[in-house]
Amino acid sequence: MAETPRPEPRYGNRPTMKDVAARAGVGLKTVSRVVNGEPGVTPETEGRVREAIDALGFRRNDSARVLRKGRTATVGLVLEDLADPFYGQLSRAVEEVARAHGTLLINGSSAADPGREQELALTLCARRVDGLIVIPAGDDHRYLEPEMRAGVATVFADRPAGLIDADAVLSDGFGGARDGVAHLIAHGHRRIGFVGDRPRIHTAAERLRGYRAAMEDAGLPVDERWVASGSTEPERVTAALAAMLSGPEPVTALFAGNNRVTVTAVRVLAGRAGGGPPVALVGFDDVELGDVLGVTVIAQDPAALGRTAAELLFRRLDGAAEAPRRVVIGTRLVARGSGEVPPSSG
Amino acid sequence: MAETPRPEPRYGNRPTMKDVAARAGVGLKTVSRVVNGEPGVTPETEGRVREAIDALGFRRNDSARVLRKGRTATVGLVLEDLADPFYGQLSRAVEEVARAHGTLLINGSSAADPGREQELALTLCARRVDGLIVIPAGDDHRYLEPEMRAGVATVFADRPAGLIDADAVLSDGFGGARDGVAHLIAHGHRRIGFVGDRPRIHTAAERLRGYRAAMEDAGLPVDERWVASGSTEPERVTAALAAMLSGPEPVTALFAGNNRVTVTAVRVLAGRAGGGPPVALVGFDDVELGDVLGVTVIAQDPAALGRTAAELLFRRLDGAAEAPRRVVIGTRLVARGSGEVPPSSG
DNA sequence: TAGAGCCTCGAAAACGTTGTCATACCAGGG
DNA sequence: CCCTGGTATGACAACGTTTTCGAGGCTCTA
Repeated sequence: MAETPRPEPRYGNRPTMKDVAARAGVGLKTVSRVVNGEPGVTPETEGRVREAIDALGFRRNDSARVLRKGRTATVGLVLEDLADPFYGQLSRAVEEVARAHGTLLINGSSAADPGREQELALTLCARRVDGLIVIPAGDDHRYLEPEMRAGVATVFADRPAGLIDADAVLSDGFGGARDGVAHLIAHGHRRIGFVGDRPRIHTAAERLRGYRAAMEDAGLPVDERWVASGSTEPERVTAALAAMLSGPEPVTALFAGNNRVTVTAVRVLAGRAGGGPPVALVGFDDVELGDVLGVTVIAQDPAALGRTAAELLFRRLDGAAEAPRRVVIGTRLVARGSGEVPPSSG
Repeated sequence: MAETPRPEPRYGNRPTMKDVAARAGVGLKTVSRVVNGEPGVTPETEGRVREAIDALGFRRNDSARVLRKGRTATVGLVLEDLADPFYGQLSRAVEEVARAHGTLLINGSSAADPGREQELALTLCARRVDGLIVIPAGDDHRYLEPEMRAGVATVFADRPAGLIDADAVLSDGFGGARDGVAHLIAHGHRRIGFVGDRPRIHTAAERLRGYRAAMEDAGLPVDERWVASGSTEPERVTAALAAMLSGPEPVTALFAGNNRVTVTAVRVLAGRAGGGPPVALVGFDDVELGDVLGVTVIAQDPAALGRTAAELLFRRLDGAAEAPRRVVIGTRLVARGSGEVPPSSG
């Protein structure tokens, strides 16, 4: 008995163009022409082909197409964490631009781990994405140089690339933080705390720099006990805030270096409601319901960041060959109350 | 003169296994064996191959691999809007499970448009994703039947499939809404408003059903002017709330059918601060900073939803062939104040 | 009527990988 | 010395498309 050796159904045994061609009684290439809307097919022939396509439930295998054409119509986006609304909005904006270019988007979360960032980026390159947008977790991107030379268009977003020269789209962290702190100073504060992320992270360093610049511009000294930069886990931030807010000369105002810190700060300040004088707060990056809570923030525009990065990427893909460019997206101070509280004591 | 006809650099002219083989002086298949860690290669030969790989900067072309192997190690996720934190968390959970299975995830946002949902899902199928998780925007998914028959594992999440029999992972909208409304009733309310999404949306309908069940369980009548189900755009919701909260017999409590409505309701209620008696509020689905705002909610667990859907998907991919299953994920009432306000007048 | 030119169409190569199978080689046993 | 059996290796087909190129049929003009 000719026992069939279980022919391992690829793709679940889908019909191919060859099958369609056989059924329609035409050549393979004719099917290809119909599927791709290429000219040079009689309406009558086209009809037969379409009929066969419908009958068999044929759908073109884009994997094979990609292999032949050399372009995948796919771009990759490596970010920190899709569950963070900031990145969610950014990703969505990239997706929209990609869609307008007939391109799919693969997202990957690095979880702020440089190793995972690299693994992800290289995996995407192995898939031969046409382009890559990277929100750096690490600070050495030389591993991408061979890929970029090999033709993978690459744009960095939110933070610049490390140790290589590449396109980058950034928020104005320095200017934003400076404006925010100046706002607090204008409302009479002189002892202002800063809580931000590890200064190895470019954005965090820029914001800290903005804080110091604003203080210096106003001729105010900075007591290093007012500055906390490290992990932004709630516990650490809470501890840091507790330290700044106690002692004989507590800070009267806070500048929060990112939205996670802002959220924690809001919680801490709300929690001590009865237990202390009001403390002013300005946060970098907006938070949901910030308007209801009355939190004054330096608003970034994650969608603009994503859109701009994607547009730059597609310009590169369309052949633009200028030198790497750095684009800075402005921030906006949104006053909602928490930043306009006057200092509670001299 | 033999003018070179501009040889159109594919993938930017990357080296292939053939190039590596040539340089190492071995056969093509041997390179393949080394790259894939297959046995049967002398350490000495392997050394030569690795050297060539490094020298040329070779990286395997996964597109070609996919074509040959028939599996893409990619799954697709069609959701409504990645910028919505609910879907962001869900997507992230799916990504983690996929990662554990060595699989990449392609997200696509349907923007709640059934046409776009279909377009996206079919595009993903053309890419030959191994599996698909769909958060329905439309209510007819027969278009996916050929794909599923052809072997694309498919799981629906958050809402069930329309007109086909398929796996689904859902939140307990009925039970959650019933509990939330019962909570308001337990605090003395008798005139309770419901604001939710269009009842064509399964989740919205379930929640409305839960509202009615709770009212009926308590023997309370429902005045249809208390029920608003339609678009959840802020303007519409604001208008609906204004109507319910005015008149001789305004509602004393509100049940918000989803997080967008909750946010709008919080804004509206905060906005009328001085202008009316306090109104109790329970929202379906948590919102960021809900704890600080003191909003009582029926919390869903988007991460559990995503994780469960992904796990079910991979079980299918591993060959599980049971009948389609429906999994329900429980909800949790989180009391934070807004739902415990007593009625302001008889 | 012949030649030119256009249009429709299909055969065959190519894309870069993996699977199948044959070959060459070596050691060991008879 | 031959045969057996295992190991290392490579030649070649296959995956499902797109690309290239040429064949045939038609119309038009001279």
